[in-house]
Amino acid sequence: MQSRTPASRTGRPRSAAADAAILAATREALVELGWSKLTLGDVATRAGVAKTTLYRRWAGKNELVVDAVAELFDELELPDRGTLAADIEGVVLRFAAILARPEAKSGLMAVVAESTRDEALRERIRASIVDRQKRLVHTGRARAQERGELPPETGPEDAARTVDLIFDIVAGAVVHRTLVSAEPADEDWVRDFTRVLLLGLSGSARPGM
Amino acid sequence: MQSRTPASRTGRPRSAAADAAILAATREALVELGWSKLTLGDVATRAGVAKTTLYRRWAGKNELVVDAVAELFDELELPDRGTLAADIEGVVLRFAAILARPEAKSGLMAVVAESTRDEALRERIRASIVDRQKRLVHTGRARAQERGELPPETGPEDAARTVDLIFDIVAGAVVHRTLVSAEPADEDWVRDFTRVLLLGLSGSARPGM
Amino acid sequence: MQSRTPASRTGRPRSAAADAAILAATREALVELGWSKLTLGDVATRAGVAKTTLYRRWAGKNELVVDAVAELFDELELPDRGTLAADIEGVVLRFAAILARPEAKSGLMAVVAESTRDEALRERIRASIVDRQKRLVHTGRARAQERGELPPETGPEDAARTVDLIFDIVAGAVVHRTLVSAEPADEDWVRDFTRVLLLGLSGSARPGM
Amino acid sequence: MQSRTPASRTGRPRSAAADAAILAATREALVELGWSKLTLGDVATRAGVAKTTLYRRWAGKNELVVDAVAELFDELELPDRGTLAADIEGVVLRFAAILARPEAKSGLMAVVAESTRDEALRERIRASIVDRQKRLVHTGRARAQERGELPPETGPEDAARTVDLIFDIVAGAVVHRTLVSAEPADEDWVRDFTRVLLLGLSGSARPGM
DNA sequence: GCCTAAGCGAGACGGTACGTCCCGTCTTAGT
DNA sequence: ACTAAGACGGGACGTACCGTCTCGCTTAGGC
Repeated sequence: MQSRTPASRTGRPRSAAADAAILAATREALVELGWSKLTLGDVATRAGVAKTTLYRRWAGKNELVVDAVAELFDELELPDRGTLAADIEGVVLRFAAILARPEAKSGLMAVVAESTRDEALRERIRASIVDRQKRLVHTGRARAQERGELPPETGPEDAARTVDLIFDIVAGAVVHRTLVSAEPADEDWVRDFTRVLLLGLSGSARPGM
Repeated sequence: MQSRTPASRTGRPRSAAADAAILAATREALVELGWSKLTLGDVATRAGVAKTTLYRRWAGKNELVVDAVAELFDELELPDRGTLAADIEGVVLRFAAILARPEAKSGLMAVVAESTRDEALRERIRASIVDRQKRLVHTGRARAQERGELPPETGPEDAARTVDLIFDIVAGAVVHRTLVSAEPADEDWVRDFTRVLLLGLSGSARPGM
Repeated sequence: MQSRTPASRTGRPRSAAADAAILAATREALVELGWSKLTLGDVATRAGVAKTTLYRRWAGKNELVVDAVAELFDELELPDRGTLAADIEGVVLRFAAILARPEAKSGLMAVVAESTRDEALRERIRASIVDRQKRLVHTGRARAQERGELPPETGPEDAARTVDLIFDIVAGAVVHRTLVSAEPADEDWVRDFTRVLLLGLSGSARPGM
Repeated sequence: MQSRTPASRTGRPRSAAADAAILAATREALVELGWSKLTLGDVATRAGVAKTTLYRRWAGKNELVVDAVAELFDELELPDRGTLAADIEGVVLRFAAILARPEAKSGLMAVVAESTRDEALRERIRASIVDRQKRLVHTGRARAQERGELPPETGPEDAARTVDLIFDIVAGAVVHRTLVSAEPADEDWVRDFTRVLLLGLSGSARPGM
């Protein structure tokens, strides 16, 4: 995910173990130090690796942390609890649980902040994290449409637009609740939130929404 | 806003002009350099002020940027456009417009990220930015209740809970749209978003919600 | 000694007590901190005086320390022990004793070092310290001539030249012994030194020397 | 001379050129600015070296200047002019000439002053400067004894004591003449001084002195 | 099995910013 | 006019990391 160099034929190959060690060390350092006090020299030391090895594989702190955090979200799944409401509550709770971990909190918002001035970084975040998780919304919608809880697709454009809106609302609300309001996104809150969201979506005048 | 020292009786008083110059210089530097390349030495130079003067008033970059960004949001107002939907669309658009400014983009998420490991900073953000703007939600609800668009209060606890939820949804969605999705929160998006939000709130089983 | 301002007629007169307090505080700070860590702000605090008061009277650290150290040497006297040798041993021991005090050690060499690039400071040192103590050599020579231990003067020029040479030898040797060799200029050493000095002077081919 | 670290096996070795450049830059800065206005940042810049490189090798200004000045004295030699008197005059003149150079004047007394409160610095001065030059006294005495101008050694203890005394007298007198009296230690002065010194030594009651 | 090119650890390198300390000046109010 | 208090613009400090470089050593693949 991180190494873009096309892997030359000759010479000593890069150690695969180093990659994993570095990413793990990065998360460990995020937990202990937070984003701003995390230094690449320290990560290298924790990983038992020279700084040069680290720089050979990642361009800098931003890219490294994106990759380290992205792995956290790969464990997200959409549970099948029988109803759309329950499915949403389930996945939102899991999302909130990941976001409550200090390595996610510390790292994620920081790279998003950095990405406001770095198009390539923004793209990397989108590719590694955002778009990878949008599958959850797609799956959820499809499953709900099968169950008849949501009307079928009206067109690819509208669908994409709606998915994006939902994603912004869901991810945004959980992030805001967790990081800004600094209150736990617990079962009660998720139930309230899901009620508003589903109600807002189901009765929409816009078809398919 | 920044200086908590009780202003001693004796000695040369602190220059009021310096405060304004420093905050303006901070926003200027945020625009030009972004959060991570902003340095306090540079801000001091831009403000025509010594570094010591800056450090005498703010504990560090985080606190300074919170204050500098907070001023941006003070211009937010709730327009009276006749209906709740129109009011919300108006204020969300204005909020989005502020958030689209580079000094807000660059600075806001960064201090939120920092605040995940700094309780005092989180409190400062809440006091200077979040709670100050929650008045908009209160005003909007009151106005809508006068108009009969929303049922009257059922109790102070429920009301606070609902305000918080609304704030998390609104602020979260706009921020996510703007910074993570990196798409403009323009009139079309705001209209879609407002429809979902109002629908979700109006028909709620929870009274007053 | 320190204040050169001609004392204007009108307004509140300067506190005389402040001068003494400042010089005493300077010596105290020299003992505790040494020259390089002595700061004028600290001296002012120790003296219970504002920084402005201090700067109104002395141009800077150098001048202040010269005055503070000069007072130490004013207690030097030439004892009358009956013979030139005994007189010299006596005064050299007293000189060594003063130089052994930390406030003298720390301060004196430092201002001498500074004076290598500051003509006015060199002049101040000469006036406040060196020339004031040269009287001891003159007195000793005169006394020895009365006793017939040294031949009478041959001329003012030669005399001055000889006094200067003696002063350089005596002061130089004691300072070097104390500060560079960092050995005590005790009775044994002074006896050896005096023997060499007197022998060198008494039998000189140059008359009067 | 400055670096005591035993030179680790691994990693990039320290640049030898940097050492020389730094010491030369230090002397240059001493000439232009003098001790008190010399800054390590400026020295680093002049040497075309980063501040960290400088701090990696020297603990601070004091140690750096000792090394920079010590090199000046390494060129000192004892000329063989046939007689003890002429030898002494020759070496004292050369010593005076070095001491007259602004980089020596500025630096030497300052580090001596600092050394009054810093045992390690005093030791460094002794090792780098004083003891290295004491060889001149030893050589001179040996040569004079060969010639029969001085009686042979009586014992190692007495010899050391005498060498120390001579060194304190010679170095002290020249330094005092140059820095405190601020008069040149020229041929006339050196002739007078040497006469007194030799006379004082030759006829001593203490054998070997 | 040997060659060789890349990878590796270590750590020095030129730099930048940090946050602190002190400088010497100034602006208050109070004596 | 003096004082104490303390903020001011400024400069250097010594430290921490940055990202690059230069070492000598390791290691696997292609010959």
